[in-house]
Amino acid sequence: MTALPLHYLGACTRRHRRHPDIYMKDTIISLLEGAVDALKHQGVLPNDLTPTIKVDPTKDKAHGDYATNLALMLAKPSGMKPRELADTLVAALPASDAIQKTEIAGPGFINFFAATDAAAQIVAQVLDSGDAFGRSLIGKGEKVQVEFVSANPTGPLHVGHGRGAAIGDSLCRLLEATGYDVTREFYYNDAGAQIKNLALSVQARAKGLGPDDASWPEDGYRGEYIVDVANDYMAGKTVTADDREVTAKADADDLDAIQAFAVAWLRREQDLDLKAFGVEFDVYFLESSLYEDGKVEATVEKLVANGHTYEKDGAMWLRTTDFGDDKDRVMRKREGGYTYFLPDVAYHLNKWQRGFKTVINEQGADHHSTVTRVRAGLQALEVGIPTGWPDYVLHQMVMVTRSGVEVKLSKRAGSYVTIRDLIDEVGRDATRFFLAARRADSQLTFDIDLARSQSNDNPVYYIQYAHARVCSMLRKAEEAGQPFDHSIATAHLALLDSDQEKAVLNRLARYPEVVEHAAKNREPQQVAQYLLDLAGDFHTCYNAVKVMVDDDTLRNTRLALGLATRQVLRNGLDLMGVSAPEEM
RNA sequence: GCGCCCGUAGCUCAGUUGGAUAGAGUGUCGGCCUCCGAAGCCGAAGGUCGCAGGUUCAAUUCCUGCCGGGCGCGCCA
Repeated sequence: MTALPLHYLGACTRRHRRHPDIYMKDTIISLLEGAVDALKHQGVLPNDLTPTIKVDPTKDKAHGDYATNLALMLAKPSGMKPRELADTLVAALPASDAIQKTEIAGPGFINFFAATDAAAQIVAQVLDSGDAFGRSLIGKGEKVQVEFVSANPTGPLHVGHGRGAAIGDSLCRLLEATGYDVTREFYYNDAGAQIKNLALSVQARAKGLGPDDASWPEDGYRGEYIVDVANDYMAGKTVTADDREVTAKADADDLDAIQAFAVAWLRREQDLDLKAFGVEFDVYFLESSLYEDGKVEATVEKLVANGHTYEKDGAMWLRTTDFGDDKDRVMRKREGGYTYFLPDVAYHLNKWQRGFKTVINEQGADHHSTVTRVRAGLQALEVGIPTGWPDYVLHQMVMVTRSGVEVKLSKRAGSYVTIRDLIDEVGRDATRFFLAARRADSQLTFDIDLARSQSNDNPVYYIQYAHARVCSMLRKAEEAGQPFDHSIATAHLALLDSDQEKAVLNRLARYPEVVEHAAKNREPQQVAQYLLDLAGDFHTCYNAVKVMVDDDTLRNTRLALGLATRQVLRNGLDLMGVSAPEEM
C-alpha cells in the first residue's frame, strides 16, 4: 500500500474532527477531493498532482456561501483554461444533498450555494456542544508555558502591563481551548538594581524625606504609593503576597528589611490588581530564587566551560555574536554582580528543563532586544535547545490620552495610568476588550474619556447587548407560557432560510476555525473581530425576522438560532475574559 | 547610523496566511420603536490600501528600495 500524500492525511483528520455533515466547508473540501481523484483516474489531471484545496466563505452572498480557487490553482499544471477546468471539476463532483447548486464565476472561481437544511445543522451542533463548541484537541495535551506581565515589583501595574495581561491571558485561554496544557507564569525581577532603588526610596520616605529634598536618592521612585509603603513599614504591618508573609520591622535603618517588605507590599498590590482584572497565574517565579538555588552560578559555569565567554575591561562577556547578536554582552559587571540577562538565561533554561517544548513570552516591544540575547545565551549552553526557542509575542506601546492630551507613562514620575485606574473608571470588561481587541504589533491609543463614557461608543457593549437580547427573548417566551422546546426547534432547521438567518448560520459555522486560527497565530484580536461580526449579523437578523410568532415550530426554530448565537457569543467572550451578562 | 514594528475612509481600527466590487465602528447627512430590549436596524457620503518597482492568472497581503512615525541600540530591566 502506498503512502498517502501528507496533505491528504491532513484532510482526513480534519474531516473526522469537524464532522463533514455539520461543517459545510469540510464537506465541500471532501467533494472537491473526490472530483480531483476522479479526474486523475480519467487522466484529465496528472496523477502526481497534490493540490492543497482551499475553500473560503464568500464576502458577497451573490457568490454563494463558499468559493474555491482550485481551478485557478490547477490551470497551469493541468494545461487547461481556468474556466474550462472549473466546468470539468464541477461535472466530476460527487453528488451531495448538502449543495444546492454551484456556479462558475469570474476568472474561474467555483461558487457553492449550500442547501439550507444542511447549513442549518450547525445550530443543532452548537446547542449539543454548548460550552465545548469551538474547542478542539489540536494541542494534544502538549505542555505550553506562557510568561506574561512580569512587571518589576517597584510600582503598581500600568496600562502597558494591562495590555500584556489582556493579550497574554486571552492567548492562554485560546491555547487551552485548542487542547494545550497551559501554565501561566509571572516572573518577578526582585533581585536587581531597581529593587535597591525601591528600598532606598521607601527608606527616604520612612525618614520623612520627599523628592524635593537634597538627600532624596537619585532616580528614586517618586510615586505616592512609596509613602504608603513607608507608612505601613513604620507601622509594623504584615503583608501577604502569593507564597510568603512579611512583617515590617519598622526600622528605617534596616535596608534589607525595607526591601523585603516593599517587594512583598507591591507584589500584593499587583496581585490584587490582576485579580480584579480577571487574570490569575499558576506560577510566580522569583528572580531571587535563581540565585538562592545556585542556578545563576551554574549557568555561568556552563557558559564558561563551553568556551563562549571572555574577560575584557574587568567584566565577563558572553560571545552572543556567535549566535546572531549584533554585539557581545556583559554578563558579569566590573564591580561584580550579574547583568539582568544572565538570570534571564538561567530562568529560560529552567523552563526548558521543566519540559516545556513550547514557551511563549508576552512582553512589551520596548524589551525586544532581549529576544536575540536570551536565545543566544540558550544556544551557548549547548543543551539541545532549538534555535529560535522560545517564542515571543511583543506588544507595542500604549498611549493614554485624557481630554485629548497624552498622559505620560513614567514610573519614576509616578503619574502614569494604572490598570486599577482603568478598571475603576471604565470597568473590567471594557478594559480587557479594548486592550486585547487590536493587533499586538500596532500601537494602541487608549482614550480614557472615550472608554469611560459608559454608553454608546463601546464595542464590547455591542457584543454583550446581543447576548442580553437573546436572554431577554427566552425570558419573554417563558413569561408567555411558551418555553423553548429543543426537540421542536432542531427538527425543522431548514426554516431558517432568510438571507439574514443564513448569514448568522454561516458565521456560526466559522467559529471553530477562528479559534483555531487565533490560537495558532497567537492573535486574540481575531476573536474580538469575529464577535463583533457575529453580533452585527445577529442584530441585523433580529430586526429583520420576528422570533416571537404564534407558530410553535417557527418560533422554536428561530429561538434555537438565537440560542446558538448566544452560546457562541458566550464562548468567544470567555476566551477574552469578558463577561456575558444576561441583562444590561 | 544599525535592528525590530507600524503606515488602510475625517478619527479609531479590522482584513480569515495571495482572490472577485478593500470592510466595521465612530463622526456627518437622511430614514426606522401602537412591533420580541433603539446600548439596535436600514440608507447616503467618505479610499491613488504611504510612494516606486518586482514576483503572479490574481498583491492591502509576498520581495526590494525609498518616505513618514514608534521602539530599541546600558556593565538598567
